[in-house]
Amino acid sequence: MSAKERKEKQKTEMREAILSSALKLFTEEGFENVTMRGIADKIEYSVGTLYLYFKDKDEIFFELHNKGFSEFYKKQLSVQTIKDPAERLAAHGLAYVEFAIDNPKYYDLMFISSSPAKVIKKNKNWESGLKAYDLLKQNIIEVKKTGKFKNVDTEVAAFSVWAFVHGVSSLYIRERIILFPADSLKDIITGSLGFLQRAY
Amino acid sequence: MSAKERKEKQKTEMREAILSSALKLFTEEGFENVTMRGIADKIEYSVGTLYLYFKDKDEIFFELHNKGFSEFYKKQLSVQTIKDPAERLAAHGLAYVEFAIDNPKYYDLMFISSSPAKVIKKNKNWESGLKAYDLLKQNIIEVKKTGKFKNVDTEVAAFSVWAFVHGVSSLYIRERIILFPADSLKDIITGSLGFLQRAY
Amino acid sequence: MSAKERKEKQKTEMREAILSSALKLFTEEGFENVTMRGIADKIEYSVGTLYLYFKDKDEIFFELHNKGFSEFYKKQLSVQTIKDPAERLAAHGLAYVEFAIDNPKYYDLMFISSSPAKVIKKNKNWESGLKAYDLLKQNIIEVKKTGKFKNVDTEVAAFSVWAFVHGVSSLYIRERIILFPADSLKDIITGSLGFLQRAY
Amino acid sequence: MSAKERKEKQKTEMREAILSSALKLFTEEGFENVTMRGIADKIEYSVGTLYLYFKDKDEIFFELHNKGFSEFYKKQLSVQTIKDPAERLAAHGLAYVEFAIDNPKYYDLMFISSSPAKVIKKNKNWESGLKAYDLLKQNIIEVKKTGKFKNVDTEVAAFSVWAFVHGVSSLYIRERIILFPADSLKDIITGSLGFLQRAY
DNA sequence: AATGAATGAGAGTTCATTCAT
DNA sequence: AATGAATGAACTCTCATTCAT
Repeated sequence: MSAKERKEKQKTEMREAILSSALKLFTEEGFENVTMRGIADKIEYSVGTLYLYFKDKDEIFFELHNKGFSEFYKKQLSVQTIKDPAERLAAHGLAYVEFAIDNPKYYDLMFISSSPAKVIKKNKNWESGLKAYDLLKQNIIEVKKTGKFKNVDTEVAAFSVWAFVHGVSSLYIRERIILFPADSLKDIITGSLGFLQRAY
Repeated sequence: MSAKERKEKQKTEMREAILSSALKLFTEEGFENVTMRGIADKIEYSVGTLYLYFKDKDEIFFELHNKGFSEFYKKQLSVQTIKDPAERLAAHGLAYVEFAIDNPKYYDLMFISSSPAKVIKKNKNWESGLKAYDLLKQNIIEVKKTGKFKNVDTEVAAFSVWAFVHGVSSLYIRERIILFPADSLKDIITGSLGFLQRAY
Repeated sequence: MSAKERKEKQKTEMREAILSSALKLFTEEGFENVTMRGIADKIEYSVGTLYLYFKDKDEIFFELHNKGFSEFYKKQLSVQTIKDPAERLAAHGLAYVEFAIDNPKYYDLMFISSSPAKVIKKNKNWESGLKAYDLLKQNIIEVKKTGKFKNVDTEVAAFSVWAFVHGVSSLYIRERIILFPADSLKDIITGSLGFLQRAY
Repeated sequence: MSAKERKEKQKTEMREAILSSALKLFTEEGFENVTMRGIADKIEYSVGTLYLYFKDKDEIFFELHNKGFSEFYKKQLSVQTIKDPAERLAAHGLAYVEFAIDNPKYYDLMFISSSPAKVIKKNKNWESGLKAYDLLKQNIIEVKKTGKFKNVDTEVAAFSVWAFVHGVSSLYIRERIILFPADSLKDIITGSLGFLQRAY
């Protein structure tokens, strides 16, 4: 590895460290309650250092948002290879919830917490969200062609599925401790996805 | 009305005015972005006055939280008079979503936004939440007695229903503009509740 | 004096105290080297208090600029009542220098120090400056009508007079300690104004 | 050229580059608004490099001050070869203004802007200034010997001349855009110097 | 010789809260 | 009961300077 590459790598690692520290704090305390000093302390660097890697606090948040949506869309795409429409739709919902379970902090940041005003403005990330929603609708249309989902409006079905997986994910992320013993949670989630399928 | 009562009434009215002003701001801007001055300006009183009615900013939030949960539980109870279990369960879910639609700011405050740390600590409100959840489970058990919900675990069914109505409510409150034309929204929500019932 | 008036007066006095403290510091240290804390310390108040009376640091500077120019123009106008053109012109020059001597900090702020960028932008004060310059040109034209200032272009004469009084004022404000014993300074300045008149 | 000389030359060139970059920025933005990074960026070197050539930011400023005064005094001396006292005095004034016109940034730095505190303390440059002033007084004394300047105190005359040329220079540097069309400016300055001579 | 990552000190500004009136 | 002047602590962000490489 050349000296240049090593430097590049170090730079990337530092950015990752900052982002990771920030992600934890943002979801634990909320954007407004996180201080640059707090982020810096966590990685044992001085505040000024953060500004060598990110323009400002918003940019840190924005970058996390970006990464989250990028991963999210990738995950959604991954099930599109499944041939059978009904199976594919089920996998779609599962993938959604899995993303939330595997990346609870990202999910929180992206879909639950409200974002700082500046970030919302320049945010192109919802495009990923909308594209994912279109994917879902396509899948439902194809399921309908197979004779299932009789008498159900496509728009309604899509909204229902989305609402359901979003509800499951949100409850998992925010309320889990209160409502369920942690070990039975995954079973319950799997069960609930099955429950939804009874509606097909 | 005695002088004492009049005073009492005035005091209550002032508290209501403050709470109403605060509720609007909290849900529009988020707890951390609301200033005591902002709340005071809105009701055209001075900042100091707020402290005559509430100990601090957290207490204002806490009180709103309380009121929200109290209303919420009342709404949930209101459907318990329905005799038929299946009907009652459907009404239960509808009541949940209706509460969110009728009190979007409260719902946001109670179930979506994260609360300031101090409030969470002294918060007994989740008891209302748990009691409501127990109500739901009871209803499901009774539905099962009628032969429906075969092969579905009670816990799973309760979680599923809860997740669904929470998902619908959250999407209604946070994403409506993006995903749907406002006028078709209510139809979609009604439709989606029907959709869930197909799973019975 | 009513309670309201007393309050009004107190408010004004506080503003004056802040402005006076700031004026001193601005001309001693330069705008950029003055801190809000420095201004506050000088009047033995906390920093936050300054923001109750002025929007920000720029506004303090701007206000001083305003006051200075307003006083300056008033002083210039005061000699216009003199009938004899030559006498009036001499008085005009003297008034200029007197303003600088009586208000050295203001003069420095207005005509020597560079202003913070933001203030320059919204600054209408130069209009006062231009109006004063026009006054000077008028006076010169009238002197010429009396037969003096033969063969001198009006524009040149005006510029010369202005340059001279500005030079005298600047030297008085910035270099006095170095070049002259303080007690003979006024004589020298008076003498120099007489010297200029030899050019009539 | 030996290796040592080459090194020496390179070192000098680098210092010159830094000084030139700094001079431009100082007079455009003011000392406090110039950052070491700004200076470094302009010559496309890193910040650290500046510290290989100058102890700190103040030293850069100090060096520019030095250079300016050295040039200034040289220019003043250049007219001393003129034999006729009156002519020499006129040339003296012209040389002063020419220096300002040819080196407006230096003139600003030396005679208008206030210097950072540290620089003022260790500043020996005013000696050059005083020597130049002595030169002026000598010239006036000699003019007086020729019969001109009757009834004028030497001190007063010297101050007057100095004030005038300083005033002209300052206006040229700071106010030109506002008060005059740029193309007629030089004529006006020349004219004003002639105007002063009428006082002889 | 040159770099640029890192820092400490300090800037302007905001705000919940207190308290004398 | 109501005020609003005052504060102290905290915030984000900047920058001259240092130093290991």
